[in-house]
Amino acid sequence: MNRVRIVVVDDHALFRRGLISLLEEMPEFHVVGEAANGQEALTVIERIRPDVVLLDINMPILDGIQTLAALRKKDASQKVLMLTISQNDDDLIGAIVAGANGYVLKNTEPDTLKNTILQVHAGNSVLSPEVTARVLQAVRRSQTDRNRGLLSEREIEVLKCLARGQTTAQIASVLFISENTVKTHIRHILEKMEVNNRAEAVAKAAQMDLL
Amino acid sequence: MNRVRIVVVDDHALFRRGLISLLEEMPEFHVVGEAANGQEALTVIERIRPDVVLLDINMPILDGIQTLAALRKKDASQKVLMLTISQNDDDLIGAIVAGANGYVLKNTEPDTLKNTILQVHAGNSVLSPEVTARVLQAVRRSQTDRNRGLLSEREIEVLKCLARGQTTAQIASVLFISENTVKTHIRHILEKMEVNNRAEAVAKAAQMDLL
DNA sequence: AAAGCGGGTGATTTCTTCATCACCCTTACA
DNA sequence: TGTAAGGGTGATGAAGAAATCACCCGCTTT
Repeated sequence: MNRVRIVVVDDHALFRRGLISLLEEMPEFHVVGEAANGQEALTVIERIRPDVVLLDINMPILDGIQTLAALRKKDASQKVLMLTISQNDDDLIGAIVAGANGYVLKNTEPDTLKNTILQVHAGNSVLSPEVTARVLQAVRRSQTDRNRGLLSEREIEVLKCLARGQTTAQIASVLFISENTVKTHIRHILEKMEVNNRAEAVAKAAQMDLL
Repeated sequence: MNRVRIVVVDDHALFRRGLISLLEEMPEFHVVGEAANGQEALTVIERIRPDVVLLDINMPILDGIQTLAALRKKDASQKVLMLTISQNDDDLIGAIVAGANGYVLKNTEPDTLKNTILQVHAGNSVLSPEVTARVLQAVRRSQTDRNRGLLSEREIEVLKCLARGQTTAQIASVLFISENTVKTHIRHILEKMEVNNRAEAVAKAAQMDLL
C-alpha cells in the first residue's frame, strides 16, 4: 500500500527534524522533502509534488500564509495542513482565506496528527478542537457584524421596540420622532431583511442575533 | 462513572426512537428526555437540564435554529450538538450564530457520533468533516467579501494595476483618469490597508485574496 | 539640469446613505 | 361612522463616501 508522501516546512530545525523522524517511524508516511522557509518551500513543493504539505506559519522571509497564498496561485489542489503554535484569529483566518485544508496545533498528540494527515490526504478538512471552537466564534462574530451592518443604528432601535411588542405610536413616543418616521424605518427594515411584515422581521432578527 | 445525560430532539419518531435505542446501548450515555419539536424541546430541556442536547434543524413549529436561539437566551452554557441532514450554508451559519457547540450530519457512523458527543460533553466544539469544509469555505467567502468591502471598486481596479507592476502614468492611461487621481486612489488604498507603500499593498492584497 | 517616479497635502463635485416627515389606503374594532 | 393600527408611495435636507484633480517635495537616473 502506498505511503503518503509528505513535505515538512518549519524554520526550527530541531522541531522539523524531530517531526520527520516521528513521521518516518509511521508506516503510513514517507517524508519526501523539507524546507526551512517559505521561499524554499515553494521550490521544494513544485519539484517534488507531495501528497500533503505540513506548513508552519511563523517563519522568516515568507511566512506560512504568504507561502500558501503563493502556492494556491499555482496549484489549487495541493493538500496543505497548517501545523502551528499560533491560535490568534488573524493567523487562523488568514490561513483559511489562503486556502488551508486543515489547521492543527503543535500540542497535538502524534497519533492525532497521524489521523489528521490521513484525513487531509483523503480529501477532508480538519481542525484541532480548540481551533474549531475559534473558527465557530469567528464565524459567529463575523456573521453578527454583517447582520448588524445590514441595518442602521436607528433601524435597530426601532426593531428592538418592535420586538417588545410596541406599536408605531408607542415607538414614536419612545424615540421622540413622528409615527411617519417610524413607518419609514420599518419599511426599510422589511426591505433589507426581505420579509413581509413586522412579526417576520422580529423572528428573523432573533435568529440573526440582532436583538 | 457517570453516564452523559442526553436529550434527543427530532420530529421523526422512528429516527428519534431508533437513535435513543442506539444511545441507550452505549454504556457512556443515558437518554433522559426527548422532544418532537422545538417548543416541547425548550420545556423538556429546562426541566431536565441534560449534559448534552442532540438537536435536529428541520422541525415544525419552531425549527432547531430558532429553538437554539431561544434556549441561548436562557442558558448560555447548555451543550447543544446539531444533528441534521442539512448541509446548506444558511442552516449551518444560522446554527453557528445561534450558538451550536457542534454540527454533525445524520450520515455519521454510530461510533463517530459517540466520540462526538463525548467531545462536546468535554467542552470541545466538533463538526463533521464535510461540515468543516463548508465552514472553511464560508469563512473564506465572508472574509474575502469583507476584505473587498474595505476598498471601493475603483480602488480595487487601481490595486490590480499596481499588482501588474504598472506605474502611476500607465494606470492613468489605462483607466482614463489623471495621474493625480491615481495617486489619490493609491493614498486611500495605503491608508485603508494600513501599509506604507505600494509593494506592501500588493503583498497584502494577495494575502487578502483581493487580486 | 531635466526627466521620471513615488509619496504627501489639500480642494471640489457628485453620489449615496441616513434620518426625517407628509399623505393615502385597507382592515379590524368599538 | 370614527378610531386604531399596519403597510405603501413620495419628498427633503444633512452627512459622509467616492471620484475627480492640482500642486509640492524628495530621490534616482539619464
